[in-house]
Amino acid sequence: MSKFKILIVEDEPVIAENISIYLDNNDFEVSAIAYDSDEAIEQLEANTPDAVIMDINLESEQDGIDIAGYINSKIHIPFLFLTSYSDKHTLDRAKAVKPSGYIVKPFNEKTLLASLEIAISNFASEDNQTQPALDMEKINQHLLSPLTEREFQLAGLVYNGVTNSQISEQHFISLNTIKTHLKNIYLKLDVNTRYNLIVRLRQLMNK
Amino acid sequence: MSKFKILIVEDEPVIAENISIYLDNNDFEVSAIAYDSDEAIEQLEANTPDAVIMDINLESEQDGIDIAGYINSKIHIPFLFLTSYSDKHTLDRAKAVKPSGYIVKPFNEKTLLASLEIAISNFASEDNQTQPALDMEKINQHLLSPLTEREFQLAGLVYNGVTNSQISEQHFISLNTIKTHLKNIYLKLDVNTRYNLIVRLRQLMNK
DNA sequence: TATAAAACCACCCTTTTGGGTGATAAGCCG
DNA sequence: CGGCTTATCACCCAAAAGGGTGGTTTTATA
Repeated sequence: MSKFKILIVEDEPVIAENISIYLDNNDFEVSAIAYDSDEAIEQLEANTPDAVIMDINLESEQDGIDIAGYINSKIHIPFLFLTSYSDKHTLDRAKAVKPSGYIVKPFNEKTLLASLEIAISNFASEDNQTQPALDMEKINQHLLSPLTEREFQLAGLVYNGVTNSQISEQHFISLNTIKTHLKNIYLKLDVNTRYNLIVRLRQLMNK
Repeated sequence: MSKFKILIVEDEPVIAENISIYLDNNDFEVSAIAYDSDEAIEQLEANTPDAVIMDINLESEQDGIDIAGYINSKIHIPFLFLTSYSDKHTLDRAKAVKPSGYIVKPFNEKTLLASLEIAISNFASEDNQTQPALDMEKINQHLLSPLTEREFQLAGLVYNGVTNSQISEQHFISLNTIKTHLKNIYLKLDVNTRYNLIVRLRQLMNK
């Protein structure tokens, strides 16, 4: 299997280099590093990567969220935000463009790899026609009490094998919150372990 | 959904009655109780149940294992053995007829329910064409080091949501043994949790 | 029959999950 | 406005699963 090509968008050369080297050493291929949004868009047009990691805060007038908007409207690939702590307004803007994940600085390198892998595989499985993605309507048809959007989202992550701590890191919510959601999901689906949740979802999707 | 019909084959009326009452109170329907093998076969011919629970040791000349032989050759339903501790020879004979599970006396009632449910659902999923059962050849194609038969069997149980303690009760092997097998399976499949094992098996079956 | 592979089991310790309870904040709606 | 739902989080405890190590017995087979 060939390596996944990753575009890095990061205005701080030291950080960009570090990430690049780390990815190259771990079965990814860094297709390019863009230091501002113009370069990023050039790269996206020239050579579509399999995923993009981008800093939210760039020096240029356009930031990572703007680039995300471009990606969403023009191409079909997953992207993750690389970010230090931000104000609520920025976070809200970031959420609105539906990133596949967030990586919060300072991050450890394993987190980076895991987030990337999860983002790419989830994104791929959403598209994959032979392996039908979870369908919230279809699932809810069979339930007395339907799943909420958030619950469905978390159920989907569990369905794809993501652990609670990975969910926590990717989505900025605490382990406790995830556990609370899962308890509610388990009630609605009538299961009591995460692997039985997976099995049940598989069953419901095959009905 | 209508209830699953269960045939009980047990020569001890007190035990048979207890099981019957408990199943009736828990979303199963006891279609009949047979006190010997002749009655059992009559019932099987008259009114096919969804599953059979039968004592291995019956007073009559034919025992539960003989009935199992009849089931295997004539009809297509899952059956479980109800048994107290037996000699090795009997156990070997029992294993040879491929029961869907064993319930060891004294058993607690929840064990009984769980075993039944698992037996029926696994049996159903083996047949189910829309939801392809696991295929050992297909799985092993993708592995450097193939699963053994036993490992594949355990992987299948995990795939269907069965817990370690349920496996232990159904198959007469210790929790430690199961854990050892699972460790080896995880190595071969390159995962480290049972839910990631499920996800991986799903992926491999969809390739 | 020697040898290797497979199946079985135990102990220890850590990590992850699950279950119960209670609480707060935001948004919706009659 | 007041109640309802949803999403968020905390704390506690118990159960289950995972990782490491080392061992014995069975079975297949060269």
